[in-house]
Amino acid sequence: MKKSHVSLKDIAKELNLSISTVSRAIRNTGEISPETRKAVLELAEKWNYKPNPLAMGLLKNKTNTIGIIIPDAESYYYSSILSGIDRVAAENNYSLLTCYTNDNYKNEIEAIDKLLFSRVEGIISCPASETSEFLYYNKLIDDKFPLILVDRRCKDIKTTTIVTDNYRSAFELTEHLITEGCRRIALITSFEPLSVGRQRFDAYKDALLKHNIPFKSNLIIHGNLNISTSIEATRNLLKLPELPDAIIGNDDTVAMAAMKVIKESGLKIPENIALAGFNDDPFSSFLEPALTTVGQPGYLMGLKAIDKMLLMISGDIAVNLWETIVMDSALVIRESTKK
Amino acid sequence: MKKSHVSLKDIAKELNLSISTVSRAIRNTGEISPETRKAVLELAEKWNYKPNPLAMGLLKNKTNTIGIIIPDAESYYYSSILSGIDRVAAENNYSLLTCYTNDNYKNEIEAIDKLLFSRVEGIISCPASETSEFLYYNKLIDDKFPLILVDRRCKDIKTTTIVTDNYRSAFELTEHLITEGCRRIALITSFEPLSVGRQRFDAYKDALLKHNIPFKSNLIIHGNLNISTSIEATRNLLKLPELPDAIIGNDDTVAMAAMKVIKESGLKIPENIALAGFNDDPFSSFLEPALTTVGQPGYLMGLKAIDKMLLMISGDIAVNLWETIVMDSALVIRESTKK
DNA sequence: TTTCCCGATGCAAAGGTTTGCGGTAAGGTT
DNA sequence: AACCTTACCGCAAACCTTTGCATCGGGAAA
Repeated sequence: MKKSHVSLKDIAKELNLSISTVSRAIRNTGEISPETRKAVLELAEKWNYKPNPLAMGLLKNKTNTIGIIIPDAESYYYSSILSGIDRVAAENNYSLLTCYTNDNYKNEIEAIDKLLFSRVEGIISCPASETSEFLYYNKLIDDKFPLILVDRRCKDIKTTTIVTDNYRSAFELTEHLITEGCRRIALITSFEPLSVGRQRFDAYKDALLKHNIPFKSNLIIHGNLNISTSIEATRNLLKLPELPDAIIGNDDTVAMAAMKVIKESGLKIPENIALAGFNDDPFSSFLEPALTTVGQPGYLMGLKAIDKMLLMISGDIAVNLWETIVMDSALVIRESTKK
Repeated sequence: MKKSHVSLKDIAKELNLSISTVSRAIRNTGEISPETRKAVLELAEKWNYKPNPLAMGLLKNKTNTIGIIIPDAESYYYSSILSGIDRVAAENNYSLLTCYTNDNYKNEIEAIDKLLFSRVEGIISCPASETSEFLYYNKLIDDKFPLILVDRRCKDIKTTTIVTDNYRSAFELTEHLITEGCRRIALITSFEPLSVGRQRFDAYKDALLKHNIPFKSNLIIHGNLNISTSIEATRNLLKLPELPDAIIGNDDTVAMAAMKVIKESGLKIPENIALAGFNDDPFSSFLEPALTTVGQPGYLMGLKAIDKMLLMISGDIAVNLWETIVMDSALVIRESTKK
């Protein structure tokens, strides 16, 4: 591999100058004769000089890199968050170091370690749903290391957090189902001890309570959710002596899987069982019946997160300002819940 | 922010040794008294010493980072490629610097520049469908800079390339439709001047030819494909004086959009119009009717790409070995084409 | 002519690491 | 007693950049 990068030294040698003079000419700092500056600038342009980011990183302890921790690459919601982050980062000449956790706590800890080790200037994390210990995050905060949380609110982690109001949207969704006449509403959700899953679960219960509908624990299924476990979960629900008349999936993929099982069993959606999900994945309006879902503005959340991160890094806002930014989610009512 | 990283200097100072001795003790190189080594190792362990990657990068011109160029974050196919790459990279202690091009040539060039500037050790690229000039890639190859292409084959770029046989799968798909009795097969495809789109188009024509079916150019729609343009494209097809009896979408999202339009117009799938896509997105088996599609092993392609890249970097295979690896795609026949 | 100033430039350290080479003791050899 | 090994260890350069300080010339003031 050829030596492909030009250094200050190369320019200095060519022009018979010292490295420092060249540096000053390029950065336009200090006193330099106009002719020298001109000569340096021209050669730098011609040779396409750019400062070596590794050297700059060493010197300034600044890498122009932000670490991202995210459960997976394939789900639409997280991908759209990542898209938003990436756009602004690229515009501001920041690179992203992305770690995927597969929603696994151990991987998440390793990711934090790896990112710190790589000298990222800040971390934007969507914590795994498994994660219930926040020692590592709190250590970051103690060190005044820029940290922003997205999607999950953890009140034990006192930093800027971008979320949607999962309680409210789940409450609205549940109430919508109740209004449509549903009384035995099942919930297929994750194992989350905190935040998203918990809030949705609480909202679900509170909505039932408000409408004097008894809570039945056998309508709740907690699980490690993917297509096949969702199919299994739905089958189990359909084996219940009294069938549910609605099912809420933790996301649209869960609901999509449930839809298939329900249809295969000969039941009608929404007449026999109403169905809803979360995230408003692009496919959800194309299912039959079109899926009611809660749209979450992933892309905007990403934008907001990277915005705040850049402000923290530049010092324009306090590092790890304790603030929760709640973005609007929207209940998108489609055929799957219109009884 | 506290000083959070331990350096050799810190350890040297604590133990009253020189930096070089500490380095040798840790790297287990050179002659060192057992006691000294033990002391150093213990302190390094206790203080959790890890070499500073920036310093190592400067010194060795090796960053343990690989650059990825990929059209977008949200499509399933590319995400799964990325997933595969990421897994192996993480296992081998490599980081990924990912650039999204939005399928735009200019962004792609900028991405290459940015990645080189960041001193990545190699680049794995899924070229934008727009890209038809390969000057930049060829410059990399001239410089013996490790480059691997995924998804698109460009015979002008002589390096390791991981693809599926788009010609064959498109031929099989077209032939399958013909076997099912289709004679007016429409194709909604991208603007690709080369590779994927071109191969599929050629295969489509050849399959028609083989079965003595006339090629009609008004059944071909080229476009910048997303959901709304696909809807538009399908509407235009349905306005044709003679309706198509099958539609092939460039990917499952296109097909999904087409499905909606067809159904809304009161036509039956597959009876009136058969429908097929590419990629086997998870949702495609959940559509109604379930979508026939060509499954592409994105994850495996990612694995293969990163495998080859690591081999190139380690010197175990020649850098930019000119080799095309064709992975198996699979025609998945579902209801949408069973006449 | 000497002194001083100032504009222009170079030196060197710092950031962290590796590594060839030189140095320094202790111990052995003649 | 003088010399040579040998086993350890430190120095310094290199990678690239920034920046406080030193240097060096020339011109102006005394």
